[in-house]
Amino acid sequence: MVIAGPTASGKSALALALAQQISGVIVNADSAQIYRDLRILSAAPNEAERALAEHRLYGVQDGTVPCSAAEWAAMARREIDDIHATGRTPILAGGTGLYLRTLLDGIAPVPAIDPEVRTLVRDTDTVDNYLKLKTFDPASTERLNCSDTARINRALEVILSTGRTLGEWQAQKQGGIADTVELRPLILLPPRKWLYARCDERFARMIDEGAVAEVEALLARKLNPNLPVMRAIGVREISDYLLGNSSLDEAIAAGQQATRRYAKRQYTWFAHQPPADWPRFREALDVDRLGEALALISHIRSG
RNA sequence: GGAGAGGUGGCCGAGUGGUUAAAGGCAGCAGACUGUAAAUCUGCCCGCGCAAGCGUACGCUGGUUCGAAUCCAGCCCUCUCCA
Repeated sequence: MVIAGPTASGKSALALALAQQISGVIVNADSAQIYRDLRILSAAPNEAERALAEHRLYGVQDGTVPCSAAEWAAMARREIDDIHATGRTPILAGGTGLYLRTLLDGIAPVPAIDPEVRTLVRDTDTVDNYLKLKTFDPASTERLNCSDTARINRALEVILSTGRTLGEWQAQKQGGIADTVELRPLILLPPRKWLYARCDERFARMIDEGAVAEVEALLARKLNPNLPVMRAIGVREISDYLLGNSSLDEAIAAGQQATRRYAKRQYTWFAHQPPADWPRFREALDVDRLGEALALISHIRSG
């Protein structure tokens, strides 16, 4: 089973309800909830929630080690196999579309990038990287916008490290499990107004639950600011407050704003990227309507 | 009551006679997405229209001018300072 949707759309409550109903095991499909440093800021399930159903891949990684889509997919495959082996049902819940896609459809089998190449590329200005990419992999530069830092870096590190272009690698995809499992997906696409209100509430709640202390602890580790944990929503905003560059109210407002923008990006992804036949639940998923959404899951592809 | 400063598109904020439907930012809307994806990037954004275009717009009312957000007059409002 897969439950996906934007942040604050009610995925975890739904996953929990479903897990209890069918005694399933919830598997995290969110790139930030993987890190144990971000329990509060990533809205990972707390003790009470974890007591209600088994959860996997939450807080399993240290912030110093960046995860990737393929690494997550490999971990998720193992968990899914393991859960199946015990006769139970895995319930993937999360909002990282690329992770889910990688797990289900597979991904190009690009080998690990030479760390030196990676460092070199990431320490170089995007304009220079773009020009360099133009000589080694002109096809990519045609496809990419010249200011698309992340993708330019990726394309460049792949050609420099592996000797083949990203396009060549991407001609093949490996590791997808979509064909080997019986999938029952549900995408949550709630009304924008409701979603944004929940984003605001959610960030305010995080502050009440100790998000400031969590960021304080994170800052104390003095990690590389480019690590995923340091770029999670709220880290920068709360850091600004801790460093005296903003008031707490300003930090909260900024965090809420960032949450809303993120939710919009996810909404766009889940509205268009997954297969058209995946059911979409477009209502506000209030607690008393969980059943309505669950019904949507079991009615489809019930083999 | 006196002295200053100012009123610009949802907000902030440039702009001091034409090339200005009016920079830029924010918010909003839409979209892309193959290994750090809670990342990265793109488009739209006064109204109507597919478009050419038309119509409204820079507090209000008049005026100067071929032409005004920009100059002048009066009025209204806001802020700071002095009483």
